[in-house]
Amino acid sequence: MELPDPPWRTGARKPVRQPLSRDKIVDTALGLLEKEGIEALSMRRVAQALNTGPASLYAHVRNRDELCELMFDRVLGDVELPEADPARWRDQLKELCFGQVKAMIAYPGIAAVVMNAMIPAGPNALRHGEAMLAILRAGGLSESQAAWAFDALGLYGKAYAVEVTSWRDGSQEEMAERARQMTEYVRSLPAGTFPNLIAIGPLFSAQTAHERFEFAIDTFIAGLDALIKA
Amino acid sequence: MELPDPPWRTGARKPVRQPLSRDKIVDTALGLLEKEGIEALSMRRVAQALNTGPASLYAHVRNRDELCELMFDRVLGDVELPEADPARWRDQLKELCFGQVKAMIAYPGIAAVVMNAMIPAGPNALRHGEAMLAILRAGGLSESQAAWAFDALGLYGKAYAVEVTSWRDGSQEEMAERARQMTEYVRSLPAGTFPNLIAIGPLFSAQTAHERFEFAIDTFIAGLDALIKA
DNA sequence: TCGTCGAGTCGAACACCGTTCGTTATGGAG
DNA sequence: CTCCATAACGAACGGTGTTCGACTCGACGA
Repeated sequence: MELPDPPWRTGARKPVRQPLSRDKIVDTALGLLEKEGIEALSMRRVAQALNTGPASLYAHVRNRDELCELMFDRVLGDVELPEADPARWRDQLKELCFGQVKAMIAYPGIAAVVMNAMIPAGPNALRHGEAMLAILRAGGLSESQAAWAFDALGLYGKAYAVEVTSWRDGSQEEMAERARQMTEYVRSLPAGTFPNLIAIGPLFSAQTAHERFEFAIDTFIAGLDALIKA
Repeated sequence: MELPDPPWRTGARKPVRQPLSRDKIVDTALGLLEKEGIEALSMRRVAQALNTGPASLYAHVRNRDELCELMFDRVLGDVELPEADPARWRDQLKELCFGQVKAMIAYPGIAAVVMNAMIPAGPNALRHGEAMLAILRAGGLSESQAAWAFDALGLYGKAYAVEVTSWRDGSQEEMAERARQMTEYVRSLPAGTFPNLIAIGPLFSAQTAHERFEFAIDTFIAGLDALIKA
């Protein structure tokens, strides 16, 4: 006959320590970001998802910023990098920009987080830098021109990803409401106060996002072209 | 002969409640931002600077985000807006972009904060929007072209302001160290791994910031030009 | 085999955050 | 003078990133 467990026995031993790893942490954090957005990206939430405490993460990542950088670099790894071809530099540049932005958009908030980070310096970030510079150089830009173009495209791409992501996520209703109020307000002013804003207001929506991005990249490439031909 | 105050006397009465106002809060917050940067921009710090508690701020601003928006709009008020002139649209556009960025740079962190905000909709933001659109339209762009150009320039300007600000503030040593490590790392790799990164690495510094910005704006304007002539 | 060491895991606690709730104070209107 | 609405305020809530110190575990050397 089995006796019931005596009360001084504390029950099942705590399960064996779960070994963590940097990859595991990054994976988990990216999963959270993808599913729940930037608000879910706290050390506690990540740790919780890994069935541990936030302090455990610090054995593998220096701090939250480093976690974000690692995540960003992982995200960049999803992008295919073209081999620079002088005959196709325009398309390749465009392709690369589109790829970067697409990858960022897949993870709401990553662009915003990385915007404030240090120079991206992970392996994939370096590859991206090299690939873009190679394309720009293949197109005939000087070293400094390529460097500045690289900087501008990177900045704009991230900013655009931030914008698109904010149009898309949970605050969409809020943004629509703000847009509506703005329209109302602007229209309520004396005629002729903001005629251009009134005219273009309806053009801005999540549906025109890609068009905006493409326009910007095409325009910039046209400008680089003019530079090369001068 | 004056007697010392007896211990049951509690000293000076608590000063009369200080009336706050939205302007006062915004002024104080901007002062903090200018002097100490984004880390100082908490409701508690602002309230402290006003000799009150954070709860008092909520009678005047809805939340921290609204405070940031109000601050941004104030900052935009520092910029002179040109009256669109078709003969000078290029210079005017440049001038406006420069003005916006200059204003943002004066307040470390404002660009980053506003990057994540809703559509800027304060009075000055609206004036800016109208002014830029008017210039773009004066240059001969269609409505949608002007709208997209406006969007791109706004995004890039903010992103650039974030970049410049981060090169400038307290984390400068950190960034220099990161750049140094990167250079070291990249050079340590087999020759030919990242030749372009190695070549352009030394070009990036706080000293070349304005050049980068000017290049980007000039290039974009050249692209718009090509569009108009087509 | 045993003991030591270094690295990883973990809980508690620190210092901070934005915001809400309920109370108090104040000024203006009747 | 009284009442009411609004602003100011303290306490507290629920959260954040991070550190500190204790504990665990596996590898290595004696």
